[in-house]
Amino acid sequence: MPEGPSIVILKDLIKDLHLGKPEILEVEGSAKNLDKDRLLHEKIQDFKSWGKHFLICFKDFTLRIHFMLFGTYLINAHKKTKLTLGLAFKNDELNFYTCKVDLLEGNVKEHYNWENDIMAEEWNSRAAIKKLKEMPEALVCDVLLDQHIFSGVGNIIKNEVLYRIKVHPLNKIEDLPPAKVKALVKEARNYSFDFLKWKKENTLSKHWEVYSQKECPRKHPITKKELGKTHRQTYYCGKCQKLYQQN
DNA sequence: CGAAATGTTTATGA
DNA sequence: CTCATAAACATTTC
Repeated sequence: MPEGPSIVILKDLIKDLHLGKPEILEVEGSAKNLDKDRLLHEKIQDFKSWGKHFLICFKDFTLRIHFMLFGTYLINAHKKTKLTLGLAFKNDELNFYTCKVDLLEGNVKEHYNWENDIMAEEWNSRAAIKKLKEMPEALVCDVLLDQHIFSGVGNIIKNEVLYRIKVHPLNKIEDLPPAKVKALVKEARNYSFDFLKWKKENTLSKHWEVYSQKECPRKHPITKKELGKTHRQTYYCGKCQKLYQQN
């Protein structure tokens, strides 16, 4: 659920309900610091996503929902797990579980820059390249998870992008040929849209080339290791993915 | 049943 | 004070 494309799917599902600007008739849930009175009878102006954040926008504030690792939601359905936030409208309800809810004051545009959102129309690849050049020592397996550069990219996207561009996860940005830096940025967005398409078709895991795999498409063995300062599981092919400088 | 997993924040210590 | 590391949180799947 938690990577950027999955949040876009949630947003699209809600748009498909054609709610318009629904009034909140009921608020439930255990989210801490949740001011239920503030939400009651307010009208939702818009549903947005930014990276892994799902945003419910009101006139003067925005609810931010972050699903972390285990978060889920149900639309017009519910389950036994403790409800974190439930919103009921005239004919529909949205239920969010195991997520973090925050209230952002003021206009949502003051809080987010959509140039960094890997799924947004406003995505700015040149800005991403510029930020990468400012961190020459950083490892490629870490920068892909940096939400200030690639908001929405998670561990699956990280691993698949690096295999697609045949770059070893332990390369430093400064050691990559400029064409590979460009390819990194381009594929981060490309793969995210493939992720979106495959996730909608329910075929995402069938398309994994390295993530959670034993061998790569060329039948080489996959290495699985916790790498970088993020210490996330990294799956890569030592034969297909090049390490440009060793030290 | 134990382990691991699409993630981030907070606490702790050097 | 800042950085690196550890711990914390919560649920489903294999």
